[in-house]
Amino acid sequence: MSITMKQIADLAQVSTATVSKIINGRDEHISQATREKVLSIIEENSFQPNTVAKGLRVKKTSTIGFVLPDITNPFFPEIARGIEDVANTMGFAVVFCNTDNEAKREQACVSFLQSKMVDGLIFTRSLRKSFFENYLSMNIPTVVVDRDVDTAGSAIGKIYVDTRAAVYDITKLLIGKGCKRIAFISAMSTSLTDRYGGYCRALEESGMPLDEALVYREYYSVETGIRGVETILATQQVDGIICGNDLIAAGAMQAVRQKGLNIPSDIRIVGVDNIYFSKFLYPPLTTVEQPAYEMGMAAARMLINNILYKEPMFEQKLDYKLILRETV
Amino acid sequence: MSITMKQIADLAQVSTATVSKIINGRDEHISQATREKVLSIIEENSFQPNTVAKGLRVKKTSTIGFVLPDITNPFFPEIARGIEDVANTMGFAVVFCNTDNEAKREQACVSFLQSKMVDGLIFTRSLRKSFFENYLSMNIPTVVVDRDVDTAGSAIGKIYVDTRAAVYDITKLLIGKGCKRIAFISAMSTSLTDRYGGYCRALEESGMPLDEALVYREYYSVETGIRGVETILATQQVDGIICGNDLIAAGAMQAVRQKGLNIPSDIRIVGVDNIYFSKFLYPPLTTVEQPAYEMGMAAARMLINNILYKEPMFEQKLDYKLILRETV
DNA sequence: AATATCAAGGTAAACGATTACTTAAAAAGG
DNA sequence: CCTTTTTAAGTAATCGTTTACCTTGATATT
Repeated sequence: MSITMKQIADLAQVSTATVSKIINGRDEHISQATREKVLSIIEENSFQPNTVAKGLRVKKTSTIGFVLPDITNPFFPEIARGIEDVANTMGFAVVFCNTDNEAKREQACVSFLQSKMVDGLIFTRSLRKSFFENYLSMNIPTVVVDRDVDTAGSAIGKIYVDTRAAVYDITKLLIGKGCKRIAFISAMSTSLTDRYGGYCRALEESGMPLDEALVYREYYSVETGIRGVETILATQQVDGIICGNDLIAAGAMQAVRQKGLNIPSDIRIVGVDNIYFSKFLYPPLTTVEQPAYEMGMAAARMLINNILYKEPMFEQKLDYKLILRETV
Repeated sequence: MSITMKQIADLAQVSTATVSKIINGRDEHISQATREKVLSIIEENSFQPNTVAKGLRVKKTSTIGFVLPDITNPFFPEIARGIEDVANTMGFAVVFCNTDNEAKREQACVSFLQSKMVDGLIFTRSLRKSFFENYLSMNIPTVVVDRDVDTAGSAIGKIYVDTRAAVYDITKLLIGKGCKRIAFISAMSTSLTDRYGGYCRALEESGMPLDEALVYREYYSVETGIRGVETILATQQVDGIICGNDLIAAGAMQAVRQKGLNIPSDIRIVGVDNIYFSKFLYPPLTTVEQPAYEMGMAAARMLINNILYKEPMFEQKLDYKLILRETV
């Protein structure tokens, strides 16, 4: 075990109170001589105060919980890194919880994190809206990122980008390129304001019919992309595909190529997220960038500022950016 | 704040000792009536014992620290997920620390984690060997994964795959395909047993000269791949490239294609790791799979079994597997 | 000179659990 | 009926900090 404050105090022949005050800068009533002595003893022994004891006493652990569906999905590590980078510089640790989008796991995560006395929570794409009342009632600072949930008036912060508008933009882009039959492959979502809405609006505005046979919705995964083009192309003629994210796009591209079709001359494809690997797909994927790293940073900053300085939570919309590459 | 054990005890009109015993199964001397009463009150109030208080008291926090270079590198999320999955089922939390391979950050991470009283540490590709004595002297259970360090006789566990042999295999593969001038692009490493050794041995065994002008070593990153082919191809003729990992391979492939060369007819390329995206590169990358998820699981299992049951640490070698795709 | 103020630091009670030790009553043994 | 053992539960110290409040001696004020 490492050295404790009591031992430092004994070595310096002062009380633990004095040591504590010096460490925490509450030292207006400590003489320079004592301060230096204690500090040098701390240095010599490379003493680090035990944060769990401190956490118990002050009821703040300088730890935040990050609950996300799956760190293995390449969109999330960027967010995670953003969170961790600002958390670290602000003296916070972050503990991760993968939920696989399962309600049960999500709840387990949260109560686990709560028992660890985390000072705050960041959710990314977390599941049940109905849980939010619980989370709120626990009274623990919370921010959601990239999650469509109504936080108005609540104590929950929110970081998001308007992916609905982004999808609107890219389907307009495809329409502008002359696409007549545009498919939509994405994850299922009950939300009215999700990406699907952007697709619908763009079609409608251009006087194009919305054809249910052209939409496939399942998960945000490569497999969904593959299954999506397989089921749609089995019966339909298509000259453009909007993918709910780049993972889906990667799957879709593979499946399209497998059918001997060329991208973009036969079918144009676009994704959203701009994950790191999108530029290495073949052809390099046209997509819209969500600033994942910045989202993570913004979320952590908002959360920790709230924890530390009681700064109010708010909603923050980050900008997306069209990344034109070679699939359109 | 959530409800405490004291409050539960008051509600049940027993002492906290009784509640604690019931929760922890040390209840041979508790009557059935009391047990049921307490349990039902716990249930009603969905009481969860505060793990930081418990941690302070028993000096075990059921938390492990995971220190890695960068979660953003697609090799690591898999390991992380493996760790987290077994940790979670065994009741442990895991806190992450990115070091960016900087000695200073690594040390900061470790002392931070130590102050959080983590019960164990998992290092992936961590830096300074000289630190290991420190880590050992802290006397905290540690396992290293995918890290070339001599743990013989120490209390440090180790999970690894013989990437040196893997590189040997793939350069043999390229030689078998008729390659005469094979470049090697990887990260710098001072270790004698690293991937570079496999490359050297394969060349030597086949009677091929080792030409310094064909090797470029920097980082495990896409940029290194790009810079590597740019500097090597500027002066050299090459018909095969061994890449230290798939990230490097992705960069190398891009740079090679940019020069108007075809893969694999002009230059054959192989990587190692088999990250998720390797099969979506163009052409799909031939590589050798490191079972990252399993490595994470194995590491967590060994660590936690040591923490919980004092099971001894050991070395575990996991198998790699050649993934033949279309770049050779 | 008596009192007030201040500097420098100490005391001890928290924080929320766990646990070695004690106690009281009941059951068993003689 | 008295002693011993067992059962059921309680007491209080402890883990390593922080912090409200106290003490002491010195200096300043009137």
